[in-house]
Amino acid sequence: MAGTSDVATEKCSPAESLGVMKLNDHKAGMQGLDTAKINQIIEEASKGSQFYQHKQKNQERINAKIANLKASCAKLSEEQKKLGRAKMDSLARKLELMRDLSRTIVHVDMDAFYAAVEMRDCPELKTKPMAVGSSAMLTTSNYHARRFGVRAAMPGFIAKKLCPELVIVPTNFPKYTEVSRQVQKVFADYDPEFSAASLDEAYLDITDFLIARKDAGAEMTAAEAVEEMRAKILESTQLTASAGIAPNGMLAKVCSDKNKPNGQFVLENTREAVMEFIKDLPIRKISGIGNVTEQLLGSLGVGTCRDLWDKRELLYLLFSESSYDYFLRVALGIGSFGGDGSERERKSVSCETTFRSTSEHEELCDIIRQLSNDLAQDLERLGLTGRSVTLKYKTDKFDVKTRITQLLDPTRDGAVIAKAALSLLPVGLHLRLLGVRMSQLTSPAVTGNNNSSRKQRTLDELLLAAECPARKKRKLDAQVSNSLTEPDPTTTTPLLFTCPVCHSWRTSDGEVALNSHIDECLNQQVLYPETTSTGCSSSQAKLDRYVIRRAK
DNA sequence: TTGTGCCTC
DNA sequence: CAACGAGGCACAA
Repeated sequence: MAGTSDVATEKCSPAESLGVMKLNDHKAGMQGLDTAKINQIIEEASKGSQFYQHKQKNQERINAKIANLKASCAKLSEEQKKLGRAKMDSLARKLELMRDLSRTIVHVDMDAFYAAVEMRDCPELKTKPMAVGSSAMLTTSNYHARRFGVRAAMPGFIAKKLCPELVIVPTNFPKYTEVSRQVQKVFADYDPEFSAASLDEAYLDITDFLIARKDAGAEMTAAEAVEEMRAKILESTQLTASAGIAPNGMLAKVCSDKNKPNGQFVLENTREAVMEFIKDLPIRKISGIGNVTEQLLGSLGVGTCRDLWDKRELLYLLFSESSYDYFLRVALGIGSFGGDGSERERKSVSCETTFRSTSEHEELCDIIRQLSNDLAQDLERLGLTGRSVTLKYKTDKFDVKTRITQLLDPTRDGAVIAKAALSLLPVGLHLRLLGVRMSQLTSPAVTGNNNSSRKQRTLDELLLAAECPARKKRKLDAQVSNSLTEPDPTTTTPLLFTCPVCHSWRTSDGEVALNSHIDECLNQQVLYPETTSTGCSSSQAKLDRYVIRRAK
């Protein structure tokens, strides 16, 4: 919700690079507005500012990229295209084999969450256009405000020009966190392992819940279950939620937007239903395709998922492996990972702050020291130390740079972090933002050899157990999958596992050998697809991981 | 490894 | 007057 996604920069001719600031109006509650008038006001308020100039420069870079892409495209021979199409068709067959229609995934999204909470707690606001945030930036707006073009990721002072009577309420994170906890309690009734994507959004797999109901003689449809869940959320929080029900997270997310607010949408678990749904879907609706990707693909004539399929040979020939793999998954309506909110290990911790632009060295040093102390506290709270310190800074022209340095030993000492970060600070620049990040994280609480990933994971589990059982479980799952490619050095017994395709037992004789074995199996499966129908869902999961590794 | 860019909420 | 903050991943050199 609190989107930072840049205001949609719709296609604009290179000649007049105006329109860089255009309103992003393809979200819920924004249909049928006088966008011309709104855009004019936004343009007016932005023109000439450093931010605006930065946006323009950025758009020019994108335009150059597009020109490049088009040039490469024009050079392609028919021969190459034919080959590219064949490659993609082969990949598509593999993906098709892994298509899993056995699960019922739900994406739940609270409606205008922060704004809804504030309206609930202050009824006078209900009839007024209001937004949560500050004059510098809004995180959410209510539906009344959206009629004026006021939306998340818009600076409050511009929103005021669009809607002078707009009430701006400051954010109250502790409150939203508390409400979020209540909502998540309801989620847990339907999937104890649900995965929270943010305070107001989560992915649930209700397959087992539905089976349990049926076994108990109280069968209900997915739609009924989700209606009930949303009613429970309303009851316990007085807030409405929208939901999407689909065979995978990627599609469920799109579906939850369909009948927003206070609605839901079911996509049947059949290939036909999925392909019909995906056909005319604008690619921008898919999580992971943002402003830039939309423009790049748009320049190739790709606007919908069907276009993605029709032009698949171009994707293969012009983009990286992980990109065309992802695009093909989208074109086929097959979920990918990460986009479905699966839990991941934390890789970094950071603090940053924006301030009135200055070039005063001592002032900047003070800010870095402050940030370093804040970061040290966060690390302390999380029970982590780290070995890499990154300094991030943004100039008054909005250019962002990062510099990184390695420490000799992992630390969470604020003074040590500050010293490292200060050494990265360039002199004589006008800056408006500074940030300090710690990465290469390790857990220091293990005495002695603190680099053992085995011990680290164990400790993470202990820490996680305190906060959320579902997360703990997911971590353990991740650990199991890791053992597939990273044999635990502390054990001497060789690991055994079954090939997800042929189900034969294999020893862990290395990732390469394993992958080539699976490749062989898959190729055979493509020739004899009928043999795959027996594959159970757990082998599906392993296959998914296999593809992740290959894509990398 | 270092640094940038894109993307998400 | 005035355009966030935190985090992950891909990619290139």
